[in-house]
Amino acid sequence: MITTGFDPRTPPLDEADALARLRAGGGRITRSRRQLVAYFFADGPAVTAEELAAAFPAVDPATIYRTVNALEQAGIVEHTHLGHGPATYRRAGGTTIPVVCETCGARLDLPRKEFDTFASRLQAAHGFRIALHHFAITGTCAHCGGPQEKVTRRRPRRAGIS
Amino acid sequence: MITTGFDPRTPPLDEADALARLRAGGGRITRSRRQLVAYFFADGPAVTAEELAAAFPAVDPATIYRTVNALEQAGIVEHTHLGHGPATYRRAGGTTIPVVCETCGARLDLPRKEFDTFASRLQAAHGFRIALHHFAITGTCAHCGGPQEKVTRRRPRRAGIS
DNA sequence: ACGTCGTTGCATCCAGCTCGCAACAATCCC
DNA sequence: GGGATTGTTGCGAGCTGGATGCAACGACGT
Repeated sequence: MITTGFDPRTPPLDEADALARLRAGGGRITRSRRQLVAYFFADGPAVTAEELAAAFPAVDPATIYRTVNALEQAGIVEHTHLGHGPATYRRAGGTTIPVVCETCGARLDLPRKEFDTFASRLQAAHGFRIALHHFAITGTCAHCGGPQEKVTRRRPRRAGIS
Repeated sequence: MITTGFDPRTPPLDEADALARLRAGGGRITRSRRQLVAYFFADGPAVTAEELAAAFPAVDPATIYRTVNALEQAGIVEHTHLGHGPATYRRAGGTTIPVVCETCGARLDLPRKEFDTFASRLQAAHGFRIALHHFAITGTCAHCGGPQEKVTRRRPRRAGIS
């Protein structure tokens, strides 16, 4: 068995599995939790807590935060930081690594396996097992990457990634 | 000339060079700036804005933030996010990449060149030029990395990296 | 020395998130 | 089914890291 070994805990197979996992940990299945789990298993793009709050206006924002934390501890979702903004959440066990352009904010999802040899080399050399999903890799995308294109960024209010 | 091309702008050679660079951009050399630049050229470990504020109690915290931003725009320092805590700043042009253990919070500095082949492969494949210094790579260090050691983290108040 | 204009200090505000607490409700046990 | 138990929710307040408006200050060109 060849595992590149990111997380020993395997992600849940489906919605019911995820809920069962919550229950197994002594948790309870409430309406909000069911809704959020369903949402993540719909496999849309990664969302911020704010977007979740907008999608479920009947659920209190604080509950959104507590619930995604619970889902994360249960290994159902994982969160990623895309620059300085809020964290984004998505279903755990994805096969891509988020990558963000510092200049235009474009987000790319690159196949996780492209990172694997790098990851295992690092583990062999230093015993360090990286969790690349957690922080998005930042850099400059092909489109923005002109040689001298280091724009004097005019400190956009909240837009830019830096 | 072989550059792995992280930042087209070369970091300043010494303190005087850094100050000259600030001046060249129309900036002024004030006492706070001189102090901070000297601090970064002393090549200590990366520091948070709060630590800088503690080191220079006579300088207003808001000024610390504005100054490190100015220094960063001038290419004199760069900042890194180590987990969810505050950003840490250090002199630009370092030869290491910060790496943080999610479990024990230990910080390692790995040689930048170990990331180079990975970086250039990514650039070749996707045209994406990564800026690894910006977000620390997270993961599990050799010490904490037992197979099933995924501790049920008890949400340490502010300590853990997650 | 003087005027210009970038910088500082102070106070205030903001985003993103967390927490305490009482009311609520999912599950357990009978 | 009918409680009792205990995890969860909503609400409000609070916290951390950081940004900003403004008047006073002071670095620099002349």
